[in-house]
Amino acid sequence: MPTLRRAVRYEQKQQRRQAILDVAWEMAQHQPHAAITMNDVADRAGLAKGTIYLYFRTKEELLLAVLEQQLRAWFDEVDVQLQQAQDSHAGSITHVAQIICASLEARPAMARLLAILHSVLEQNIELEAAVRFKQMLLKHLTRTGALLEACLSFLQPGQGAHVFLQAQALIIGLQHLADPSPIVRQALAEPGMDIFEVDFAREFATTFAALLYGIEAKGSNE
Amino acid sequence: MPTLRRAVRYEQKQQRRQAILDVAWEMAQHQPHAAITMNDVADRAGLAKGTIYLYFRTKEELLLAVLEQQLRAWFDEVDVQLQQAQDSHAGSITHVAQIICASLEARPAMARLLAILHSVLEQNIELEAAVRFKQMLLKHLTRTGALLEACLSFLQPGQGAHVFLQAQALIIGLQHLADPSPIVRQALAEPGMDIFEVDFAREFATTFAALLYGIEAKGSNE
Amino acid sequence: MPTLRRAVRYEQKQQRRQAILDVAWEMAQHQPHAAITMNDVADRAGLAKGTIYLYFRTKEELLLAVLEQQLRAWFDEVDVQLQQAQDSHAGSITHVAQIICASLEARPAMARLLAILHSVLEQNIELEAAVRFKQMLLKHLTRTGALLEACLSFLQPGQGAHVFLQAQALIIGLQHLADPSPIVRQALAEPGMDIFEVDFAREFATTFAALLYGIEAKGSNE
Amino acid sequence: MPTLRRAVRYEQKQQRRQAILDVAWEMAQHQPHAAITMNDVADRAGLAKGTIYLYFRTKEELLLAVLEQQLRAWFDEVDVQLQQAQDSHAGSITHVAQIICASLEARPAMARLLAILHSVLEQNIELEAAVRFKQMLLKHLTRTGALLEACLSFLQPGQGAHVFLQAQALIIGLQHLADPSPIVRQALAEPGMDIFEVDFAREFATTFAALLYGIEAKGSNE
DNA sequence: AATGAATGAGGATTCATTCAT
DNA sequence: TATGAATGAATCCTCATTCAT
Repeated sequence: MPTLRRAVRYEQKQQRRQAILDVAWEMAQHQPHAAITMNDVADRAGLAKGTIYLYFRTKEELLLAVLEQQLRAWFDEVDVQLQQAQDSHAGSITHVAQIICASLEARPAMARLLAILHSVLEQNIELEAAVRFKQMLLKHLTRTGALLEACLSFLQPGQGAHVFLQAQALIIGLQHLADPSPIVRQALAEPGMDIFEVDFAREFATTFAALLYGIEAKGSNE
Repeated sequence: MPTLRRAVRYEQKQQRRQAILDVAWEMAQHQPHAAITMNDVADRAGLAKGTIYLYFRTKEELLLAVLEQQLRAWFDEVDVQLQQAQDSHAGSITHVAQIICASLEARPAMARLLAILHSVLEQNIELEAAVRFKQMLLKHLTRTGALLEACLSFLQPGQGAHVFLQAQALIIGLQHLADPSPIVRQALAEPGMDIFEVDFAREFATTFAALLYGIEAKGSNE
Repeated sequence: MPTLRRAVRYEQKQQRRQAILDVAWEMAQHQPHAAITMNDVADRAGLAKGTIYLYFRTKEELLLAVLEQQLRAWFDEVDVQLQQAQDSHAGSITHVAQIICASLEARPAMARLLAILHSVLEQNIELEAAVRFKQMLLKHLTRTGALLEACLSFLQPGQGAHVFLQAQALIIGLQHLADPSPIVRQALAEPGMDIFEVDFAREFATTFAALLYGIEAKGSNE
Repeated sequence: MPTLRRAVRYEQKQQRRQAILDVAWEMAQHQPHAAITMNDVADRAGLAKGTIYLYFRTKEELLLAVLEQQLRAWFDEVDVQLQQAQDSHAGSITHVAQIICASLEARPAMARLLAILHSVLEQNIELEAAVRFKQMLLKHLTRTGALLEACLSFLQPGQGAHVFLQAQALIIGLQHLADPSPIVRQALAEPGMDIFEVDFAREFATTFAALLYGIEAKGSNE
């Protein structure tokens, strides 16, 4: 329930906005996005349906904002870890892969949102929201990419961001493979199907490390 | 349009089934799956709505069957190419990556279907259809994986299929990145956003090749 | 047609709800329930389809509410009549049967709804609606049953409600017999079939009276 | 599975028709009529869907024929019992009511079919089937009615059939009351709702007996 | 700013029945 | 007579979004 009756000042409005985001994030962690209704979000936030729309233009913008917040936190954490890795001269490929992998493993719901970013969250939004999100992504991609370059000396200037984008593709693809529908999960219980049972974190670590080794070996990624 | 009035014999039924698949595939090439309605499929196939359901239990099973057919053709083509590459001792990493990349580039709609395989096509289907699809995938993964191993001598026995699964994840992820919504495309037109403009085929070739180099360099993928 | 644009206050909402009920009742009087579509109800009420569902969860709940309203009015009328009969010491069995019969005769559509109460109206409803309806019925059964006992001195305490339930069974059964399908009506035109031509009101009066005489004669109904 | 490939002779056709009826009756005993599909009937009879339609014009005619057969058997049994009752001078009202009640209790599925006779089974049939059914009913009503008159001396000539029709109405109505939907059953679990928990057989015996006592007491039923 | 009543598009699916073979 | 492929009508309900209050 909101503490304030009317959010008049900017700060109050931000608080309310955050309260809505918190509720949506809470829900996103426990159910697929299709099961999340704006009605539920409003109810759980102690607000009226229409009020949600004062803060987010569409359901997709709301969930995109949720993902944005999670991504920010994720990037920040990765940044700290990469910084530490660099300081301690522990910037090996495996270590870097482990850092990213571990941070992802701690955020399964974020990976799930990321997996529907293009097919759902970016579908029913305004230009403004799209630009904002992409600029956020760009900023972090650049910053974290730079840190990556600092950790992995074989990366050329500017290549870090690109590698991170490749990582993003990997996350999305592996998340899809690792999260089958109930009926498919059942099908995969048949003998011989083991290959399809993908452990997201493990697979990501392996594959991303291999990718980095490849870049290192070949000297270029273009 | 169906050539036969009543599909009585098995062969005729297969023809009709194929006719429906053709229509659906045609539509899948020109519009997003959400825009495809069973009504339209029936109309374009010159059949009644109920008739479609005689051959496919749900819309998802129909589209899954479409994808299955495309994947079969794709795997077969890749197999032929890999075979040739192997025969001609041209089995370098770059060459292999090029083969797969080129075959994908010729099938944009297939890649688009693959990108929604887990989130859509595998959602409203019967166990039987799921098993059938996964077994098809398994068969081709195994066969093409073996050919891959023959081409790339650094791959260990059984690793080929796994590499192909990694390729699948890459395809899905990159397809998502490369196929933004109209509004996002507009956002990406802003200066500085170039990094997000992903050319699917080019990016796949680069990344997949890097992945293979990494596997080669590191000796293992586990 | 609704007189109010937006039903904000409780009273306004009740008015709107009533407007919908009125439309549904109007339709129920002129066509079988299967011919009533929610689309039609909405159109005739000058509302959008979704608005109907704001007031009634399913088509069955809507029609159940219609029946509920009719039953209330019916019970109320019967109560008044029984009261009068009792006051005027005219509480003979025939008189009581006549009262109920006449009130039913004035409500053919209600009897028709009552005849599908169990097979249709109570099938696709929520527990809440079921409880509400049954409690309404219980209340009236008790009240009217008590009046019946006052009119017919041979009834034991508490027997009135039970007798009314027997009357309900009779109404349902006779309504079925008296309302044949067109084709059956045609069949009954053949000579010798006269026995099947049931005049609902007349038959109810006769049979219900007989039932009461039997209870009077035997002293008990258990 | 049918023993004969092609039913050519009249006798063979009757056998096949009976086989279908048996299957339908079997199904009617275990599931509500809406759950019975012609597909299932055909499958279980080892016949093709179309073949069913060679013997019964519609689903309703099939189920009507099932009911007809059951009614025949029921009337026959009741006839035997009434005959015995008459012979043994045991033709009291209670005894007669018990006979009919017991025979009904042994046929719950028949009572269920009877309850939907007018609302369903007689709705989508041809004139011929309607006439045939009603004539069957008339014949038995007359015969059993006569036996009833023999048992219950207070009945006037011709009144027996009419009493049986009243019994039919009672059966239909009480069957509806006694067979609530799952959700209503749940609602009736609440305290105070006991009055609605109708035991079909018991209630029928009581009410029918009361009806007969009333007729006896009043001397007439018209 | 907040409310919540009103909107209405939107489409898959079943199954009794027919009829070509 | 038997088959089973083909038909197609028929409609409920959800839920994101809007906008009057």
